[in-house]
Amino acid sequence: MNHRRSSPGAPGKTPVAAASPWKASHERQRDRAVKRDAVIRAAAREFNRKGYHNTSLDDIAARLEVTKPTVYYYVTSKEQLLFQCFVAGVERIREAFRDVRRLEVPARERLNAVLRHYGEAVASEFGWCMVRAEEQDLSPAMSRHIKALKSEIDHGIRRLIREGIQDGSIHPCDPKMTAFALAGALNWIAHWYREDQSLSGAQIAEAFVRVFEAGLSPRGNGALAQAPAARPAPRRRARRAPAPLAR
Amino acid sequence: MNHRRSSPGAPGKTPVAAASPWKASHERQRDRAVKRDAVIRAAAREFNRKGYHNTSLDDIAARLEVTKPTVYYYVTSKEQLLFQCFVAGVERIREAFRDVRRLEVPARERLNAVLRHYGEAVASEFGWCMVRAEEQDLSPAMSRHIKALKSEIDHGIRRLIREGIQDGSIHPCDPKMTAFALAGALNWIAHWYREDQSLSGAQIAEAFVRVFEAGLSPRGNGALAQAPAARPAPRRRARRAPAPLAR
DNA sequence: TAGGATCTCTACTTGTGAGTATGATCGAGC
DNA sequence: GCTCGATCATACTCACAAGTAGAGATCCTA
Repeated sequence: MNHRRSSPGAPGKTPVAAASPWKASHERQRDRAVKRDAVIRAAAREFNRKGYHNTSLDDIAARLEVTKPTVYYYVTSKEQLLFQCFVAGVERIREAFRDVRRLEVPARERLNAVLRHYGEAVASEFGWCMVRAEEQDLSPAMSRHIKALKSEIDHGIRRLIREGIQDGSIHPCDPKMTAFALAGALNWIAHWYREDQSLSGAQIAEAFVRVFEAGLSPRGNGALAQAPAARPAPRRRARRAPAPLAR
Repeated sequence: MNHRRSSPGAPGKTPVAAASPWKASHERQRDRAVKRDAVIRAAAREFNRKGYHNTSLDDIAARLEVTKPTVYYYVTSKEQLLFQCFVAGVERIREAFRDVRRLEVPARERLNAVLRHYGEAVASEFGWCMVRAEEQDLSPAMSRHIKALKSEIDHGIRRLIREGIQDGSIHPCDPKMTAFALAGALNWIAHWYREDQSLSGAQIAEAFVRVFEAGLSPRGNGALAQAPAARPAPRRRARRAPAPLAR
């Protein structure tokens, strides 16, 4: 069992003419915040390892070497735990947007800067929660909150893309689809990063930015992408492939 | 209780030279397969709507207007249901690889063809299961199986990228990271497609392929991407942004 | 029409995990 | 020493959902 250190026998007394009971109170509050954060962090790690539904609060408590009621002393529900993890992850990305607003460079470079931070956030310990938190697992209120945050980020990316098209730093494209593609690629990091940590989050983000920038088509040597005749003849296959499941 | 499907040797009791006990038997089996597929399809739809863990077999049964034991008559477990949904989705993508092998066009175009089918598969009713089936929810055996299938697809994409680099149809890049970026963007469709069906799967896939091909950098007019001086000065920020959770 | 195979139901068992009631323990202040 | 608030544990409740037992219904072949 785990115990409060310090012997009962008591060292001593109350040193110091209690200059401030507030001091102690602040100390306490700080301790509490630290512990609460530890709970949230432990939850994030367990969710990351086993998924939300396969993680019980007993698991989280065990990981912290305390018991379930102790966990409940710091958070009100499992749901809230997931929510907090989500917010912790997403906050980094919002911050990236705030930072970038001050840069006076073409929009594409601001976008790249955001994407780098985005990638790092997704590869962080809260990445899984941020990316995979399912709205269905949360109360309507929390779900709305999460959706709003996600939407804010999505529209932030779209805005940067539009600005880039305007200032000429980004190739003309559909901002909505492009934003989905970028965010999707980055979000997906959370799925495989756990198993393959050969690169840091920053390195992955950097590699992705390079891919996004350059595209697949070779440059320069005249082979200008879309030679229409070369297209693989879309192969109309009635929209639905003959699935293994009979219709 | 797994049922004697077709009992291979099990002759015995039904010698019956009669002209067509087989006929009926085949009819039956076909009916059974149809019903089983309906179960799997209904499961996919419910998983898609509410997530795996928030869907009970009673829900699925209700959706089919039968009862839970009836569902269990066609599948052995909930886990198997998820697995089957996954396989149904992924099979389409494998098929796309097989098809494409026959095309005699540059690798980039074969890759694009695969990506289009990939996108359509992810936007299909099995997309969610294919993409979000978590290994932790499945038995080790099934989990291994799924991993193998995913890996097969991943390496198929990487191979096409390598071939494209060799035949000059794809800009030199890191095949692994590029494959992750492409697959991630497409996989992510499953997350938002449910809510925003303004485009068909094929249209989305097409739009994504365009994004991947062209990249973000403007083309042609001299602004050749990576003017090194233009880079946003990586902003070393100690690798980890000050998170809302105290460390 | 009997008899067996197929299919579906009602009614259960069982395990698990979220959340809680209650009280013990500790440090600090009077 | 006593109290009070903060912290944590033991031991529960309770709901839900996976999976099962076993009987009834239905169809096919003889």
